[in-house]
This record gives sequence, C-alpha cells and structure tokens, in this order.
Amino acid sequence: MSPRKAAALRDGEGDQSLREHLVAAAVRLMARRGTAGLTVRDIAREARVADGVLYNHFEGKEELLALALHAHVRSVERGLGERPTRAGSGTVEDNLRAYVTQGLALHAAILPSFAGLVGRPEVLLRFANLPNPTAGGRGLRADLAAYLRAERDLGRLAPEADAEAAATMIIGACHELVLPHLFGGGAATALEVPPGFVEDLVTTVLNGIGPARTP
Amino acid sequence: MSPRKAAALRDGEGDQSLREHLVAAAVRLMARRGTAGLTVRDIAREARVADGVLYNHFEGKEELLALALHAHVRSVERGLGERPTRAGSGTVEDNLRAYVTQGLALHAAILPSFAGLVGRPEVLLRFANLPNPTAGGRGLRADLAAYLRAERDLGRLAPEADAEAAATMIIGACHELVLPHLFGGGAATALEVPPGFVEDLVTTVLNGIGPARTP
Amino acid sequence: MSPRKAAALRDGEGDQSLREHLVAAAVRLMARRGTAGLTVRDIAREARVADGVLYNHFEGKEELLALALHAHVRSVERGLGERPTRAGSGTVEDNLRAYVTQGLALHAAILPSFAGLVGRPEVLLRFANLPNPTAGGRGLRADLAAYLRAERDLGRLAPEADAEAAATMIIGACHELVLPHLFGGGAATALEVPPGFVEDLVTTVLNGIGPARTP
Amino acid sequence: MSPRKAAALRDGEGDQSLREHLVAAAVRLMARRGTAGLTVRDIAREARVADGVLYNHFEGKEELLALALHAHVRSVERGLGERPTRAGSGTVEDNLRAYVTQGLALHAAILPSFAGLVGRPEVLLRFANLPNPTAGGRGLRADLAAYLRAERDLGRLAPEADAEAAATMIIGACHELVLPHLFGGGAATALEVPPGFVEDLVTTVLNGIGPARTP
DNA sequence: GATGAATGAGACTTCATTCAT
DNA sequence: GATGAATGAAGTCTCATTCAT
Repeated sequence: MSPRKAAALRDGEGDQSLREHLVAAAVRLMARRGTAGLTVRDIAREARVADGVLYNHFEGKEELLALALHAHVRSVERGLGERPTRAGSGTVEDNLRAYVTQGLALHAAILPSFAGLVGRPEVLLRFANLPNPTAGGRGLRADLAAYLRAERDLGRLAPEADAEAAATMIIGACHELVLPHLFGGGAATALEVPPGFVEDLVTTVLNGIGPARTP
Repeated sequence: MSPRKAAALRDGEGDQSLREHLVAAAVRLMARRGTAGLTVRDIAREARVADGVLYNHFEGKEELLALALHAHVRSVERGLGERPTRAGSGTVEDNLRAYVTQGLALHAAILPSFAGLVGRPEVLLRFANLPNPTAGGRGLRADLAAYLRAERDLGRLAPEADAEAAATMIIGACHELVLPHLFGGGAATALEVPPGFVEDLVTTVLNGIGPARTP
Repeated sequence: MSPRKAAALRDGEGDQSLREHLVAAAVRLMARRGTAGLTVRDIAREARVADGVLYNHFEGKEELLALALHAHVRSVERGLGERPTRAGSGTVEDNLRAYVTQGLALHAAILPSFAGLVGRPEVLLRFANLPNPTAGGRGLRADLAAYLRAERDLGRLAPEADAEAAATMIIGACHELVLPHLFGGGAATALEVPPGFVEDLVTTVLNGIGPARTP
Repeated sequence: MSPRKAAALRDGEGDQSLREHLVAAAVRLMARRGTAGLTVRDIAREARVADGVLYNHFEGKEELLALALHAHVRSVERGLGERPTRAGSGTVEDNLRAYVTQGLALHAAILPSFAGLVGRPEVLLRFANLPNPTAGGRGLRADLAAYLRAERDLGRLAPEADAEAAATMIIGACHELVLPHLFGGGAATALEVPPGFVEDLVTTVLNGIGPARTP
C-alpha cells in the first residue's frame, strides 16, 4: 500500500526519508571534498541509489545542493560543541581561545563547500533564502560579538571596546589561516594551526598593539 | 620570413608573444568574472585567437590558468598603488587604514579567481610552484607585518606588540567582509564597505579590547 | 469485503472501473493537447491516481493509448451530432454542408492525437486491431459515401456520380484546412474556417469545374 | 592553416560543408523514417560523425531539424519533376492526373516528417520562419490553383469554376489516401494507390456530381 | 489491488583537447 | 605555428516501467 523503499534505505538507516538520505549523502561528500566538481551522479552513488531518484525529491541539483550546504553548515556547527556565551564565567582569555578554535574548525569545514559554489548564484541564492537560516556559518561571529558585548557590560573588557570590530578581526583571522590552506591545493590534508597562533591572537586582540595608553 | 603571427597579434599590440597575449586575455576574464565557469573557448574568444593555439603555447588549460592567476594577482597588486612601508612617516593610524583599504581591494579582486579553482589542485599547485611567487596575494600581509615590526622598533607601537598576529587579524578582517559578499550570490555587485569599518578596525587593533592595563 | 478502490474512484464517479477511469483521463488529455509529449505520469495525474496503477490494468502505455485513442475518436464522433444519412430529406446542398462542417470538426479534434502517434506502430496497430473499430474517424467518410449513393439512386445526383471519389474529395478538403493549422505550430489556437470555404466546396463538388457538358 | 575535416567528409563527398552534411544526414533519416523518435545521436551516426559536432554548426537540435525539414520538402519537390503549369498544353485531364500523382507522392513523403514534429512548436515555428520558404509543401497546391485559373481563362474550364475550392479538394483527396496509410502503422510500406483512384478523382472534379445542369 | 518512490536507460548538451590543413 | 572544426567523455535531467509495502 505504501510504495517501495530504496534498497539503500532498506538495509541500513531505515527510518530516514530518501530526501534526507540524499541530503546526508551530499553533506558527506561536501565534508569530504567540498562542492567543486560534485556531480549528481557522485551524490547518487554515495547514497547508493539510482541516478534519477534525485528528481523525485528535489527540483534539481540546485535545490539539493542548497539544502545540503545548509545541512552541512548546521552539522559542522553542531559538531563544534558548546560556545562560551555566558559572560563572566571562566576567563575571557579562555573563552576567546574557544571562539578562535571553533572559528578555525568551522571555516576549515565549510569554506571548501562555499568556494565550489562561487559562480553558481542559483544555488547560493537558494541557500540564502532557505528557512531557518544558518547565516552561512556566521552565527559564530554573531555569538562572539554578543559575548564580547556582555563581557564589556560586566566590566571584564574595556568600556570603549568595539565588539563588532573585534569579532570581525577574530573570525577574520581564522580565514587568514584557512584560505591559504584551501588555496594551497592541499585541501585534502588537515589544517595545521601554527603553535601560538590562538594564544597570540587572543593576547593581541585584548591588549592591542598601540603604545601604552596613558590613563 | 618569420612564421605567421596570430591575427589578433597582427592588428594590435604587435610585440607581445602569443603566450603573453593569452595570459592577458585570461587575466581580463578573471578580473571580470573570476574563474568559475571560465572555459578555454572563452579565453580564446577574449584573445581573438583560435581555440587550439592555447595548446601550442601551454601544456593545457591548467598551465594557462596558473599563469593567468599569477599575473592577475600581480596586476591587482600593482594597481593598489604604494603601500606605507616606511615606518615613522605619517601616522600609524593612517598607515593602517591604508593597509585595510588595500586589503579589501586586493581580496575583493582576487578571491573570485581563487575560489573558482578550489577543487582543482593541479592549477593551484602549479600556481604555488611558479617562480617569482606572488604568495597568493599574501605579499600585502607580509608587508604589513614588516611595517608593524618596524614601527614597533621605532617605538610607535607597544614593545610587546605581536606584528604577526596583528597582521593576521587586520588582513583577516578584510576577508570577513569580502567572503560573505562573494558567497551571497551577488558577486556581480561591487563590494560595499560599511561606514566606520576601516576606522573601527584600526582603533581596535591599536587599543585592544581588554580592560585598562595597569602600568 | 471488496478490494479497495482507488482514491479517485472513491470520491466521485464511483461505478466506473479504474480501467475506464484511466482511459477517460487519457481521452481528456488527448482532447486538450493531443498525444505529443503525453506521459504516463500526465495521465496518472489527470486521473488522480498513482503512477503505477496503469500497469495493473493495461499491458503498458501502448495499450492504454490505443484504447484512449479509440475512445477519443468515438467521443468526438458522438459529439458531432446527427449526420444526414437519410437521402431525400432537406436539400443536397445543406446535407453536404453538414458533412463538411462535421469533417472539419472531427479532424481538427482527432488529428492532433493521431499525429503524435506516428512513428509508434505498436500503438497504431493495436488501435487498428481493436474490436468495434472506429476506422480512425473514417466512419464519417463512409456515411458520406453511402449518403451520396442513396441520393444518386433517388435521382438527386447525377446517375454517373462517383460517390467514393466525391467523398474522398470532400473529406480530403477538410484535411487541407486542418493539417496546415496543425503544422503551423499554433496548434493551441482554434481552427479558423475561411468564409465561403464550406459553400464553395459544396458548389464545386456538385457542379464540377469542367466546361459545360453538352447533352 | 585551415582546420581539420570530419573523417566522414574526407573519405567521401568531400566538397560539402559539415553543416550541409549533417542536414543531408537528417534529411535521409526523415525520408526513411520520418521525424518521430529521431535523436541527435541517430543523426550523428547517420552522418558518421561525433555526437557533439552538431553543436559546432547549429544552435541545437531544433535548428537542425527545421533546416532538415526544409531541405527534405525541397528535395521531395525537386524529385517530383515538372508540373504542368502551362495551361492549354496537353489535355486538362492529363494535367490534373499529373497533379494528383504528384500530390500523392509529395505528401506520402513529407507527412511523416511533419507529423513527428507536432507538439514541438519551436521546430515548426523555426521552419515557418526560414527564408526561401517551402510553404510546407503547399507550393503544389498553389501551382494547381494557378493552373486551374489559367485553364479557366483559356476556356478549357467552366467560366464559373472555383480554382481554389477545386485545388483544395484535389490536394485534400491526396491526404485522404496518405493519412490513413500513415496512421495505419504501416508507414514503412509503400503507399498503395487503388486502381482508378486518380482517374475517378479527375472525372469527378471536372464533371461534378450534381444532376445534369440545364443550359 | 493500489500506491508512488525507485530504477536505469537514454536524451540533449557542454567542453577540454586533438589534429588535418 | 596557427586554425577552428572534430572528437567523445561526461554532465544534467526525463520517463516508462517495476516493485516493496
């Protein structure tokens, strides 16, 4: 009475819709090799499913990619674990270090997927218009800015501290590490964080580099 | 009797090798629309040259793209104008602002070309191994770090200032503006810099956001 | 406890077999857009029935199309109304005009369905071999020929009149109007009959175009 | 200096452009099996050429089909030989017989190609807008009407003869023979003309079927 | 028997690369 | 060397048919 299930769903994770299964397969591929050169057939194979199924569940490749990108970002964000959002607990240094570490992991994971979609506005626009937006992985930045504001209000940061600018610099610094890795051709290898990178960043953003302020 | 020249070379800029001519055409296209979806035929058309010539002068598309990327980066860097490399002249603030402005322009111009090549390690590796490296546009960062060191040595920055970390944050902040624009699907529109962006960045990197240091 | 009925049959015309229901849906589509590009799914949708049912009731698309074509022809013929079959009543001119009008309506309605099946002998042969043949809409022609013979026998037509040839010419003239319309690309628009078309046809077939016969 | 020729052109009819060669191949296929189910690959194979070439010479399948249809009609028309266009020479009967014979041959040859394109307005519209129109094979009808008018003016037809209506009936009668053959599924077999068909048609159109006219 | 998703062959088209001229 | 058409693999998508439920 109800229609047949895909073989891939029957012997395996049986309680997933094929739509979800396909998105999951695409997400796996994105995580593994980004979106560049990702074909419909690749996805079908990864999902162990016939080439044409995709079109029973999505308008086309573009919709699937947009959804998979969304799921990928979400999944990576989930995998990062808790963010220090409660100001006042722990030390500011520790909390900032956590943000930097998460920023590195997040962007190392999602940039290869975004990069492969440059020049495909249809997918990027679809992604941007998806409900429950992930903001393209920029939630981390927003959280960081909010956290900084809260610490400033608690007096653990300078009263004139610019939370936005600081967040921009901190998250931006993560890109500075991830992008060269991505563009170095060795996207396959894991990102290597130079010793002291996180530490120095945090120190610098806290202290600034200007000459001693005269009170 | 010298061998025949390509038609495009005959009427026009006559003393350029066809090799250079092709690279220049590819560079123009990169500047205009990045590397995503750039075909060999597009390049030949832009160069007003037969499709096949390319293979008389390059191993293939990959070599041409790597060279064009190199030339593109170089050309953009040249177009940025002078960088404040001499420490001690002007104010540090002004000089940093200049770096931020250049960083924004530089990455807005070259990221679309790099992004379209993610997932094509052959091109990226070739690019990385080219003689006279452009360091993928990271010369700016190196200059900035050197400049900061020099200012520190002059006493215009804190003696414990971390030039590397600061350069990373400053250039990184530029990515934070350029990447979302690139991934927003509206790559065609010009990058818009929010008012105060440059200013706030410079202030923050100089002052830091930590609580007042007690001397 | 009888077996379950298709949803579409439950709420609606409940005493039709699903087989008939499917044929009726296909007929509706044929009437609306001919057979070109008609997919199995289109038919299932029109019938508000699952894609697969078709194969529980027919050998495949071919059988269904053949039956639907048959029903379509029959239905169009029924819709034409009474034909003047009784010789001697009314004027011959009026009766012939009625035939022409019917011929135009008939072929405008069925040619788009036949045309889309050219090159699919399986369907056409099945159609031809169906019991209770509709003769591909040529019943009209047969009736016309019979009518002409009867009028001739009554003396209202020339004794040497060739009923077959005349019927061929009259019905053929209808094709001459319908085919160009069909092949003009604007099959969507309604067929337009030029003023005088019917009249002139009837006059010409009655009088002939030869020089005055000398008795 | 000039580019390579297709293998198929090299060993064979060497002085044809590949564009013409492809159109010719498509025409051959149309002549052989009409347009129904005609694929791009079929044409490439018939032309003994790679699948993709087509797109070096035509915008796409549609343009090629429109051109091939045009060439097919033209070629069939050429193959019919001379039409009796000069009024007054030979007998009217003979001349009309010639028209009927040509009409049968013409439509038997081109209807299978037109029929397969019903439901593809893009091709039909392109065809209709081609320069040097063939009028979809309706030149024959026009010639016939003109011929009839001329004979009427010469006095070899009744002064009140309606050339248009007569032409419509004569050419239409040809459809009446061709269409059932086409829709009978046996499009592969040659059209069979029943004995007396041509003769009876001509007699009937000349004499009419009405009762003897009283002078 | 009904369901409707799964299947996979095959259609059209693009594009890096080759190669006769 | 230059030319630009030819090549053919590969990509996206459609659709008749099958089949577990």
